[in-house]
Amino acid sequence: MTTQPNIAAVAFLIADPARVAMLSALLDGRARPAGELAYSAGVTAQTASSHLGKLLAGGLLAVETEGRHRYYRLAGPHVALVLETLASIGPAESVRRKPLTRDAQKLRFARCCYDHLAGRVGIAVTHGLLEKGFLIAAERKRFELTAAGAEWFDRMGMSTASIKPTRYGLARQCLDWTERQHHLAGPLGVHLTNLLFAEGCIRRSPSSRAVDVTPKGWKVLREHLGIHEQALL
Amino acid sequence: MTTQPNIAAVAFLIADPARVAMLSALLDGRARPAGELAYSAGVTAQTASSHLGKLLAGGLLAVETEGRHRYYRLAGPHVALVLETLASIGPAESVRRKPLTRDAQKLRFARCCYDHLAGRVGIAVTHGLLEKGFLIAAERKRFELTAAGAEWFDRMGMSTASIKPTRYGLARQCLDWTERQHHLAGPLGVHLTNLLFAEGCIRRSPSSRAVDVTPKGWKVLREHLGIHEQALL
DNA sequence: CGCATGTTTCGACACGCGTCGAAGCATTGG
DNA sequence: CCAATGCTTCGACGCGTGTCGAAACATGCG
Repeated sequence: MTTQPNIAAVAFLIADPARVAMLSALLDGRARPAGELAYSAGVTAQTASSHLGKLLAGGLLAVETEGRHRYYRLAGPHVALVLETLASIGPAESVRRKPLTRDAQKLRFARCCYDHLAGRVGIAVTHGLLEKGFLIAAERKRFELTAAGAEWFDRMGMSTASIKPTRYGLARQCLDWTERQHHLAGPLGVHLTNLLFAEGCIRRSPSSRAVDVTPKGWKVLREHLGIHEQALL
Repeated sequence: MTTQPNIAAVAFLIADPARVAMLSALLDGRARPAGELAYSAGVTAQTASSHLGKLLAGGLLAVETEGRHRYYRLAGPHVALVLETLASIGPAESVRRKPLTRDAQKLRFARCCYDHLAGRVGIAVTHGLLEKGFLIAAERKRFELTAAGAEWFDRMGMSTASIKPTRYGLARQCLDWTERQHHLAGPLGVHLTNLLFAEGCIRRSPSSRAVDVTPKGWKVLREHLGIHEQALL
């Protein structure tokens, strides 16, 4: 009686395999045109249009029209969080002796979670920052940047002073469902990820949300944060 | 393609108003008989039985047979977490100038979240414990109990040494969707809540998940944690 | 044993929604 | 201006599923 029907309505939007496929394709936070999403979901353009319209009306997606293309993206990080939380329910930590495809392994190892780095590598980076005392866990699911941390980021070429925090703070803790640990999100996490891309430390996989760490990337991670590739395999 | 259809399947189970009503009725972590859940959802016993069967098969519920009653409860805290996360999507912080019923207000003020204390009071208690230095926020969405904290709990009549942590630790951080802040969960949170019940500091509302703080309760909260009733209204 | 209560199963109905074919708009390019 | 491309709207089909009535099953009480 005192329950909001919102829950059912939101769940209903996610309750369709085609829609989940499209939402999953947008999990890295980037925007994609309708046609590509239709292909990702394995449905025709008409069907996809219908789905996208509903997700848009439901507030799960945002859209940007550019020429004759319409680019859809997740309405925000909360949507990504809901999807990751739902994914954590499944077969309840089933005994996954199952092979686990090569793609899935790469995804677990390193990927983009909305707009920041996740997977084992994302967690390792976050752990490294915590151990070096550059970051400390704070209340409200946030991280606090220490003086030493600000100095380190500056040395890496990121002027942390110019990054403005959102309403939710400068650095947030984001839960990773494959590893069940927190990793760095929020503006600070986004900027760090962008920096790693710009420096050629990591590269996007062409077809998926997976991310590859380059040899230079491993060198940087080892020298600055004490992360060894072998320790993550 | 590399997406698990689990997400859609789980979402589908939650995508029905009647099922959401039943799940919500179980959010306090207690078990309830099928008939009561049918009444809560406003459907007949047959319909409810069908829903409960599906939720059971989907791993969202657990059941315990006792005499001619069958008591259903949430399969675990993860289910409660999913529901709270989904609830946080809704109309995206709509301008709620809307009245907000008396029941809803009480629910926001203090309630049971699965098996521990939530709402403004739950958050205030957690904040108090943090400010006194009895608890500190730790990685992996946990709280760490300090020496001073252990002493305080002992003084309150809870031998913390006898509480055994689960796989996820002794004290966890649980996100509150009404206030968007963390509060104390996990074994430590459960024991504390039970203690407050046993000492007559808080009482369950007869019909809902809401909780009432007794005059004695306010006295205890004020003297031990510096929480004033007026500050929470 | 017979009756009442709580719960599940069976069957039938109807509504909703995902799907795609065909047509309609919008934009770009010759 | 016409053709091509990208996307959306319209219409129709079919399956799935939520709903309830009736009946079966299970348990507890005289």
